[in-house]
Amino acid sequence: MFEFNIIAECSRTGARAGELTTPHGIINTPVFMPVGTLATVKSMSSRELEEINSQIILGNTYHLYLRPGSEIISKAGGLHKFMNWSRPILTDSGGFQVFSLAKLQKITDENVICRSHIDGSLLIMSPEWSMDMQRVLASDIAMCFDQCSELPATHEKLEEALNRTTLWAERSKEYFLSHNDVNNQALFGIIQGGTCDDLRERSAHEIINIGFPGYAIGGLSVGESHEAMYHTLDILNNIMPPNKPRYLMGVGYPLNIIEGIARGVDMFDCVMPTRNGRNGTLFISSGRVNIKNKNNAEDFTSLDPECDCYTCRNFTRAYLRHLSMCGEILGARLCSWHNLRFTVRIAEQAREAIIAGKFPEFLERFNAKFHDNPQTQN
RNA sequence: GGUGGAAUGGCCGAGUGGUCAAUGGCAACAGACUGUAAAUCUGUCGACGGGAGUCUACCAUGGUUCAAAUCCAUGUUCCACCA
Repeated sequence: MFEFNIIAECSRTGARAGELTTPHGIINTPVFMPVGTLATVKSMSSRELEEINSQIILGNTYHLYLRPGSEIISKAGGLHKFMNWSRPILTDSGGFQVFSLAKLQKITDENVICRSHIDGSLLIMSPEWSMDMQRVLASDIAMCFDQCSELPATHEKLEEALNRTTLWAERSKEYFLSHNDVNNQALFGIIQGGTCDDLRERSAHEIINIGFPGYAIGGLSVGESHEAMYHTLDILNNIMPPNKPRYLMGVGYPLNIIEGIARGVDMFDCVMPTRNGRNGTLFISSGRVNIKNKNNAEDFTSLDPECDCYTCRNFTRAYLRHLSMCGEILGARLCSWHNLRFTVRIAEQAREAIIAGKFPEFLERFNAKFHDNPQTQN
């Protein structure tokens, strides 16, 4: 049921185009996966997600465990049916919440004792708990329960998280193999190690030795510089098995995606398109736009004439600014809609370029056009 | 006509002699956001100056006082109640 085939490779960079077969369909890589933490990509319906060509979306173990809970998801017949999404789903293990909800918990090798961010009630997260929950969610791709460190961090702290991640990867896999539906769900391993070369290498070797159908790079985009991120990707690009999908977790900034693809990454996910969209920062081919800025008040042009999304084809910047200024739901929707399509399309365009043998040119063109500073573009 | 009350920075609204260029909130302006505790958070928000600071400000005018958004007088406008 799971297969990954590389159909084209860039001769000058690490970029590759592939096909990842899952129970709910084939995913063309590179791919950007919108995040749907609570069984919804915030403000977007499944029909709209299909329209922007989302091939796969994420769900979150921790959040769905708290609400609506495993029983209801189970009764619904799994996450696909519950949210009426028929394409592939990847579930995050709850590992990231060990990081993002760090103040609410106590971590040991055995497990994570955590307080619910909703009502403060106690819950215990562990690799086994995560596999159980992801089995109920019935995602196509499950993730190992890991520990993500914030950066900057000391070598010692990173090593501790790395060791625990390896330990938990072993337990995740062992439990997964004996409890989950291995014909309909794949378990990916997660490499940690921050931005320390030696730790990254060690973590990669340890996780790869355990053996998974796909490997994720965790612990990046958590405070390090872009250069440090790229350097770590370069190192991993030389270690990770070429015939397995590689997933850079939590990355969605357009330049990071492009540079990630150039370093052999096949899959990305990020809340950035939706969160930034709701907050008024939009990504377009020339860079970033803060749609709430006054200079958009009387701008009756399209947000991005080069974009094929519903928002850009039908509404003006002035209207988007108006909706965003007023806090209107439609503003959040249209802005998320555009950002999602824009981000999904980056991966699509990269794929086309890789297949056409023109990825380096695409990379160069994108970098030349996309300005980092929101002030510098129109 | 009578009696009582109120007028504060774009708006609402604290403040009742010095610690007040004046709490808050909103609006506005800008920034942040990367496996979602986020339709959130942060900063700025009288003028000039890099800053120390200077100036102009709490309806108007006049006064009391070393010192007034705060006290007094008069006026203006608004509100409530009574006729």
